[in-house]
Amino acid sequence: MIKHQLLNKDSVYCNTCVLGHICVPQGLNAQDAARLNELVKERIRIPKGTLFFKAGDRLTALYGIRSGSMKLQLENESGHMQITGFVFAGEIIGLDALTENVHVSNAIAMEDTEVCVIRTSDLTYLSKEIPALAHRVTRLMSQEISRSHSMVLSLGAMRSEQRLAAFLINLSQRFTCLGYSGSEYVLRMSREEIGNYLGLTLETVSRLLSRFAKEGLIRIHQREVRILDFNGLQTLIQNENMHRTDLRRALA
Amino acid sequence: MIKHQLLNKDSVYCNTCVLGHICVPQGLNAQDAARLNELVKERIRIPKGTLFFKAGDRLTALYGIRSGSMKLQLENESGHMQITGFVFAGEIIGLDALTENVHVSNAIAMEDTEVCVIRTSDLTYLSKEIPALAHRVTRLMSQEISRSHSMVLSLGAMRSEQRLAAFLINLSQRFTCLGYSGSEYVLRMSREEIGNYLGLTLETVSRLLSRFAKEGLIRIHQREVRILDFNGLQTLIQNENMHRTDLRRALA
DNA sequence: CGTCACCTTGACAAAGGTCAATCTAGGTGG
DNA sequence: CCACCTAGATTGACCTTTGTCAAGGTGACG
Repeated sequence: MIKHQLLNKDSVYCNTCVLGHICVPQGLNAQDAARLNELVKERIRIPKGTLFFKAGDRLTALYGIRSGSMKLQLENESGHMQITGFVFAGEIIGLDALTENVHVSNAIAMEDTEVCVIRTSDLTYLSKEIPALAHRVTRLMSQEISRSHSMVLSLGAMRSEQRLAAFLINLSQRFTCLGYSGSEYVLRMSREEIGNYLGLTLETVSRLLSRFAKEGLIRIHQREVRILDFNGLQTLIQNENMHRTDLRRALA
Repeated sequence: MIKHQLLNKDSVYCNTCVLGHICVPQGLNAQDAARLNELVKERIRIPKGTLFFKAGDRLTALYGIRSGSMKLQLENESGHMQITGFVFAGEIIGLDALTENVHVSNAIAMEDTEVCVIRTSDLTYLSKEIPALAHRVTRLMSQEISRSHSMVLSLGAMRSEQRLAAFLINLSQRFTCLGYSGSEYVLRMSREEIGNYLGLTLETVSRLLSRFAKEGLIRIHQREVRILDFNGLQTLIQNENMHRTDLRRALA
């Protein structure tokens, strides 16, 4: 099921990879980027639905998504699974555990997925040789903190419709970055997964999507989304009567 | 108001600091820890209520809380302030911005607070000399990611009473680490701040605290908390009928 | 002793969760 | 190729949790 494959001389390497502008090479000069070819010696194919690693597993590598998508989920003491993120091509997973060397979350493929293996031993070694790489890794961790913070902001401060609108726009931006259409895309995850991620039930997600469609903000058919009114969604996130104590204070 | 003070030979340095087991020196051997004395050359006193740094400020240093406490808050596009964390003695702030060199959140003193200044330039230099220090910093970032993830878990998966119970227990654990009582402590923050942090209103927080008191789980008088039934709180977090779709699935 | 910031409590409203009954599309076996 | 099956999505009716608004209460401090 999970297939490992070593790279050979005909393979695509980091310095020629189309994802270079997003993935590890981002921000490195051509010379440094060329040396990254030593970093990835192997790729892994993960079929849809496979648990790729789970919390508690020893971390031996970071993984760059080459194609496909995965979800990351955390389990709490009482057994609830909370999806903490969806990752697409060009994004790196495993950073959260980089220092303890133990994964903190589960990673599950949402579709057939291929990842590039970046062994931590190679990473440590190369980071010493290429300061820019060490810096890049710290930046990736920093980004992960920001991403996580904005998730807290979203869950703590936004109402359901705002969270979902923000989610759709976020996907749009990420797909655009990857060179796909930002206004028309296919959701890789179920309503239940979206709901779990956003702290909502699948019914609420479904109702909101229907409502957005009725209001002309989007068109939706199953998992195919077309964003009709970008500004409308944006306005929804920002203006729509603020949540909780804000209004009172804003008027004071 | 904000007072800087340089350390002199009589000052407490990192290797003799009572917070060594929590703060930067944690996990370093005695020899390396001794070298940390070069790291902190200055402390800053911040009066209660002062905005110490704000999002967008250039980051020139990390700060270790020596005494007092601060809150970290993020502002979103529509102006909502979301508290993303409370920090106490021994904890480090500024990590989220380490690579972009720009703070992403505001830091405000909740009481008179003293922080140790760790200039990033010194940190970079010393990290090269002491690999264990570089590792320690990465680990601190890793911890920040985990902390943030558990916040997402809490906001996304727990109901209000569970969040508040978890909050009280978390504070208890942190105070215990600091050598204070874990069963009796003073909240440094208002009901509104707690509510904001947990994604609730101040009224809900107040009501829940009253309810916990009525149920004999805690005693509360203003900001003085005494935890009477640790297990009761723990049980509340774990068992109390799970949230959302979980039950259905658990039975299936 | 008055003021102010903060907290508590009640009555009510709204958001969102729960349960249940379809609906739909894609996949499978006859 | 069709009929059936199943997982996922939709929708409605209803109920719980939590937010909103408003009216006091409490304690610290000048």
